[in-house]
Amino acid sequence: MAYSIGEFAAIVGVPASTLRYYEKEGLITPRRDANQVREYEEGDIGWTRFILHLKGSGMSVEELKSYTEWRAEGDKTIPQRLDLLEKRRQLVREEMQKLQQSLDLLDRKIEFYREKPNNPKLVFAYPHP
Amino acid sequence: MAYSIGEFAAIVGVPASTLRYYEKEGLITPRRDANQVREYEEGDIGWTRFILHLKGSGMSVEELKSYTEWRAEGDKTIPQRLDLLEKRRQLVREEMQKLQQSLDLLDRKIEFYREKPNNPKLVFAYPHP
DNA sequence: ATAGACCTTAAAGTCGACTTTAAGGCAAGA
DNA sequence: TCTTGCCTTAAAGTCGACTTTAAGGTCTAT
Repeated sequence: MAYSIGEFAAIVGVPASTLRYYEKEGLITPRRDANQVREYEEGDIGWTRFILHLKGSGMSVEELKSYTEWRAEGDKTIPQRLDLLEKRRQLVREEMQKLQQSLDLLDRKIEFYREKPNNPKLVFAYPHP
Repeated sequence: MAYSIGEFAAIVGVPASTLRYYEKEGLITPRRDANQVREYEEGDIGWTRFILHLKGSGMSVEELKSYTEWRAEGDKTIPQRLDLLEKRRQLVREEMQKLQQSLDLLDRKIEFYREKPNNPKLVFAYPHP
């Protein structure tokens, strides 16, 4: 049971053009039939969702390329992959902290604007360092 | 006490070229001296840090442009500004949730790779929907 | 007065991640 | 057979957010 690029695109939720682009970058390599037409398999779904998820965490196509190459080389590259994942985890943690600070600022500013109509002379105190 | 673009760039932590770009986009408009040289003031620091912070929350230059224009129009545009800030807050919340999920995935995958050397036949169970 | 460090502008270039275009191939249904 | 709808490729185009370049002006110190 194989999927055409259009079907597969609908399953994983990205345009076919993106799948072709990712393939050019080496991230997903489906088999081809006798007419060079791509045939995606059931098993490609999990891997594709995984790399889309990593992308969503901020990982670049370059990094995903490395990860994909290491994966193809087998278990001896687990340390490299762990390293990449741990670095990403750290970056995600930092990004979340930054967003938390943004959220705090937004909350304060929103509160400020809600007060201001009752108190027009209010001035927003941007926290100086 | 006015700052040159180079001094101001050092204070707020962005290249002078970026300050020129933001000015072209209408975000920060310092006065000019008799020779057209920019003079940033103490008071520009807070505003600049504020827009940099909003940028860091994912706000585009286009949106910051709107915000800046509204601000120049005075208190009657507070509703528009509130609206923009509230929308951004929602987007930040969603982004944080997405990152939390990424963090969970990374944690599971890292755990998996740490186990695998002890148990080479392990297969990562990517959570299917 | 000349070198060096700053500043000015407009315009072109860069980067990553796609997306679109152009030109064509193949297969199934009316 | 011919139209429809999917597929193929390589190459060019787009987008946002800067960054770099080119050509020149001005101030200060030696």
